[in-house]
This record gives sequence, C-alpha cells and structure tokens, in this order.
Amino acid sequence: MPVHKKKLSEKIDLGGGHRMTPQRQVVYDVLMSSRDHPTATEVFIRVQEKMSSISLATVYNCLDTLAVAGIVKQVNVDREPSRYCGNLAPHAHFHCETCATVMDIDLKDGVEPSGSVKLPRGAKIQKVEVAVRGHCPECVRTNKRKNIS
Amino acid sequence: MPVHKKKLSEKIDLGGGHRMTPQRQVVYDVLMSSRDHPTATEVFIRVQEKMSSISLATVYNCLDTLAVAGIVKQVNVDREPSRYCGNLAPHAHFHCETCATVMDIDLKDGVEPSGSVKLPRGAKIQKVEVAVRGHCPECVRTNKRKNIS
DNA sequence: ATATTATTTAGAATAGTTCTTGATAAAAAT
DNA sequence: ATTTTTATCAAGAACTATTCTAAATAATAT
Repeated sequence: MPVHKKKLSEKIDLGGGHRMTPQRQVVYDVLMSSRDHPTATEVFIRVQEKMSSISLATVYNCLDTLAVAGIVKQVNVDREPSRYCGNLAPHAHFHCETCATVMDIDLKDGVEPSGSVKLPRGAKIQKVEVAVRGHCPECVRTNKRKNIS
Repeated sequence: MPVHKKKLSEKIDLGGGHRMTPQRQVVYDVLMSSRDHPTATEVFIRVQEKMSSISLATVYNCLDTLAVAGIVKQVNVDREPSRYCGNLAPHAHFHCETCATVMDIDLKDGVEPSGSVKLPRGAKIQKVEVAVRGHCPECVRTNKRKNIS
C-alpha cells in the first residue's frame, strides 16, 4: 500500500528540458509506492511487471535523471549497490547488517545533524549525511545470540 | 612528515591467527605516515617505492586484513573507490566535490553523533557515520565563483 | 512537414574489487 | 630437524555494478 504523500502518477516537471516519459513515470511510481530502498535491479524487476519491454539501462537512466532532477534520492551504503528512495524529507538511514535492509530514520526535531562535527572554517556545506549501521530491532529479536553481541 | 601518534614500524598483533608480514607492515606504515585518505591504488603506488615486488592484489588483501583487524579504517564516499585511513579516533569525514579529497573532521566534544537521529527502539547500534559533502575552504577561496554557488 | 533534440534499447566497455590457482613461507607437530 | 599444516603472496582471470556507444525511435520546435 502506498504510503507517501504525493499522489501516484502525478505529472512532474523534471526541468532542464527533460521530459516525463512513460518509462520515467513508471520508475517514479514504483519508488513512490514503496517505503523500502530498492537497488536499480530491484526497481527494474518491479517496473517490468508494468512495462515488460523496459531495459535495465533505461532504468539506470531514469533513476539518474530523477535523482539529478531532485525528485528521488540516491542512497549509498558503503560500496554496496546504490539504492533509491522517494522520501525527500530530510532523514538518515539505518542499515541492518543482518538482513541487509536499509530503512529511513527520522531526525530529532530541532537538531541539526551537522551540529555534532566541527565543520571546517570557510567550507561550503552541501549536505550532511548520517548513516547508522547495526542490527535492526526485528533481527535482534529473531536472530537472538547468533552473531549479535 | 608523520603526524600520527603510533611509532612507525611498530609491531602489531592482528589477532585471529593473522601474521604481521612485511607486506602488511609496509602497507600499514604507508597509511600511518600520511593524513590523507588514499585509495587502494594510491596505497599501491606508495608501497611500491619501498617494496617494488608487491602486487595490487596483495595491497587489497593487506588493507582488508588490517581493516578487519580494526587497526585501519575503510572510508567510503558514495560509490567512489574505497579509501583507507590510519586515524582510529572517532571522527567524521568531509568530502570536497571540487578537489575530490577526503579529510577528517573532528567531532565536537561531548556531542554524540547519534544524538541527531531517532534510533529505532531495540536496535543494536554498531557505528554511526557522519559524512559532509561540499567544497573545502581551499577550493572555495581558489576556485572563486566557478561552480560554487 | 521537416529539423532538431531527447530518449530508449541492447550490448559492449569500464573500473574497482574479489576470486582462483599454484607457489612460497612461516608456524606447529612429530 | 623434518614433516605437516596453515597462512600468505602473486598474477591474472572473473565478477559486478554501472556507464558508454550507436542506432532506432519518439517527441518537440520550426
């Protein structure tokens, strides 16, 4: 069930002379209708159900275009395959080392993530990313005393 | 000039039946004698000056062994090549989008980096990473009004 | 309609990294 | 000390995520 705020199949302006093509729309819809963080290949598989003729290269193209346009986010965890996410609100990511899922975590109200570091004087800050690694509550409960300290 | 605290060529126990071999020692020394964040290939080039017979594969092996042993850190910025760093003190990283360098930034005293996020209840936290992207002071000054807003 | 520009597609190419294999060397056991 | 075991090294092949190429197609502007 779709959980995001934006209505599905909403027409979006990508800017920069880019067109909202059927392929881009389907890729976008797939991202907006899930709260997980699929990789390009996972997006490809989901998109194929709606548009079987699409190619993986196109999915990569679309994801890149949407990310550059700023309407989806690219999320990188270490050097694992990039994941994509339709949640544009500022948030951090939790990466479970047991089940390998990536989930959004909210920022505390009124706390700037950059507040914990001594930013270099004179630098232009573009973005601050906070990533938490560990074992998610689900895995901690289920996988009791496996390789979790 | 070496800036780290540990003495060069110090013999270190890697644990887990791993040996501190000449190759691992040279790789380790290279990391400890610089404050930048070289990639595996850059480490390879520096190591070759001291041990010309070493192979890139061995440098990868050594870096991995040292990282698993916990005596060096692997630093990932997006999906760029992994970088390695001998600074074991808790710190964050600043990544300059202009000159592509990665530099350490200190944490503010007494501030937990995890304090800015709502950690999932019941999760086991292993580590919290803070990464800042932007343009370093050097590039802001030099590259005035290029592609810096 | 025609010209221009953007997009899609399939497959080739790329790059960082890991894997495989045989050789070498160190440690442990005899 | 010799044998056995285990860890390591090196060279190159293999892998994987991603990007690039080139040709075909489609949309927009003229």
